[in-house]
Amino acid sequence: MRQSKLFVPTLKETPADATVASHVLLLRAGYLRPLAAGIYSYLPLFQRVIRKVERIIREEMAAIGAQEFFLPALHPAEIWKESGRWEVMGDNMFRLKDRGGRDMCLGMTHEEIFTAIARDELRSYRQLPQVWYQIQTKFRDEARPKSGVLRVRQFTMKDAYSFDLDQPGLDKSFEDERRAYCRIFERCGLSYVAVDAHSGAMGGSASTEFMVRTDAGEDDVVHCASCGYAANVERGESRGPSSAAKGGVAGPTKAFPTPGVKTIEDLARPPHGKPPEQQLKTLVYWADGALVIAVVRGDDELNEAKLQTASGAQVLRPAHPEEIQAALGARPGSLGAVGVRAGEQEKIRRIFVDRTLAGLSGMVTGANEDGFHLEGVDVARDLAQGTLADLRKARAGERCPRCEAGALDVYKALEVGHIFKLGTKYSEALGAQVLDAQGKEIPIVMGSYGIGVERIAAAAVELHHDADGIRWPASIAPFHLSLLPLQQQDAAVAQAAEKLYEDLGAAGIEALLDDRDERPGVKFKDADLVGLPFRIAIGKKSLAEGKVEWKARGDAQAELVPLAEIVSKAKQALGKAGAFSIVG
RNA sequence: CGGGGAGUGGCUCAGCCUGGUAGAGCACUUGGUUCGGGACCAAGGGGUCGCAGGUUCAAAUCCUGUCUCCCCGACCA
Repeated sequence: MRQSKLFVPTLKETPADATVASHVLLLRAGYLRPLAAGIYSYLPLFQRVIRKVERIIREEMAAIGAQEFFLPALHPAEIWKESGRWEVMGDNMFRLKDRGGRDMCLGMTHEEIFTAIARDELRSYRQLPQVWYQIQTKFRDEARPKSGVLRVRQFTMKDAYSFDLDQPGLDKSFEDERRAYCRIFERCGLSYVAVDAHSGAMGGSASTEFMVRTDAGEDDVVHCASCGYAANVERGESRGPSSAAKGGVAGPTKAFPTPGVKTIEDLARPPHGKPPEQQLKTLVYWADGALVIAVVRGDDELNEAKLQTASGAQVLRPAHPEEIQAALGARPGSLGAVGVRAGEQEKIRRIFVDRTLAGLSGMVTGANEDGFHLEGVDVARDLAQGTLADLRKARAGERCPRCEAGALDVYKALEVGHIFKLGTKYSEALGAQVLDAQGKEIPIVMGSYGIGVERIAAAAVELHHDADGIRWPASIAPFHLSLLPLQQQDAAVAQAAEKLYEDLGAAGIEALLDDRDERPGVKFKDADLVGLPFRIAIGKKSLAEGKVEWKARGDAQAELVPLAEIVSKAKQALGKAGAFSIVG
């Protein structure tokens, strides 16, 4: 491609409202332009990157026998109502009505649609397993789009679905997919970690997320360097707080006045002086229409995902102050679970107590009367109606739940892929069944596997860039190398560049020929910004000696290479860098 | 949804407090000189100051409302 014909609107200055590296650089280097919050136009360079990522994905999907579909983005409400997710998805779903007033939505994911096809078409166990996928635009009305293309409202996803007869079949499909994901991320130049994850609104029994470590990410990963244990903090466990709980003196519970005390910190200060480790934090949640209580230690944070798992709730949110007041008779700040009855007929459905609290006594908690707290609380005695569960958020420095030695590290990461063992949740909801070998009708066992295409590209930029611009992995760079005639007006230079451009093309190398009549400095700057993995510069001085300059994007020094050898050198370097497709 | 910030030429921003006919740098056009790390000189083109009301002789500037964007949080396969 000739740069004079390619639309690459580079920016000298950093756009004011971009903060993360990938956002800044993709805008500056002429890959992206915003249309609205979380909605971007992909300019020619970005489109090429996306195509390359998709190609790698297609190759790896083909390698595990997956078949590509293309499904509608516009869905009728009925199918989402069948699975129950018309409600579950809430405000995150873009909804609209057609001219006849029928409810429609834009697809956020495609379990329902693929499952409907399976239901309508799959009849026999002989047709299984099937692995179906598509690469489609997804729509999610994110509450807060941010960080350029990292969190958006319209994006491209590869989503695959497996249909198996039984659990062992699903296990195999899941493992195939997991390995394909590893190859995809490796080929795209991403270092990543596969972690245990929370399944959230997807449901299902197990899920693994693929995370790229970067401060631009929005998830926290709990990781043990000793044994490799890794989990999303939503799921992450630990052997408990590093500071021991400070139980007070055992004895009967006793109320004491605490006027004005609203927080754990208030109660820790004089005149009360109850350290957070000795306090019980009581939180009330609304879970599928009922209220539940979660109790964690005063210095711990409740992990909502864990509460969701423990309670089995589909929809979970903090209860409103009015709801809390009506149920417990006090406002947040003076809440406690002691003496609260739980059950189907009660105002509180269930009480969950973090398992690290088991056996503690002499604790302090709210008295369910504004301005009063209780001391001398014995968890086993006074919270016996509660269910012990892992509820607390694991923290850095705590001991690894899996190995004896390790201490946990917590870091920011970006989710680039997520694979789920769905089981029969969707096949049962939508009635997707087949006859097994005994002629019995059984629900299909499903898995679902997603990859964010733009996120792969953006993650690559987050991981590979410097002060001058992007440093694309060769496999997904929009072109293989920049070809820079430094003096476009010099006939010898221009001709040599043209000849080399043709030779490179004939060798299967994608060169971006900067044939613009620009000064060398401009070409160097733009080339660094755009970030192709290699650069060939043709200057008149070295050309007179029959040489051109070769440089990898990250190298400090260029190397002079005889013109006759440059094509084979380029081919070799690109091959080594993984620029060429396996099947290509 | 809560908190904070910002909307002035394509981009980055000044002007607003203290109202008086809209500016700079970059980018763009033309001519000239340049030509190995975002050149220089000269001459140009381009802006309903987000939008709608209001106050005033007069509003980018003051007031009210509203929209949009960004950041933090809540939320989120």
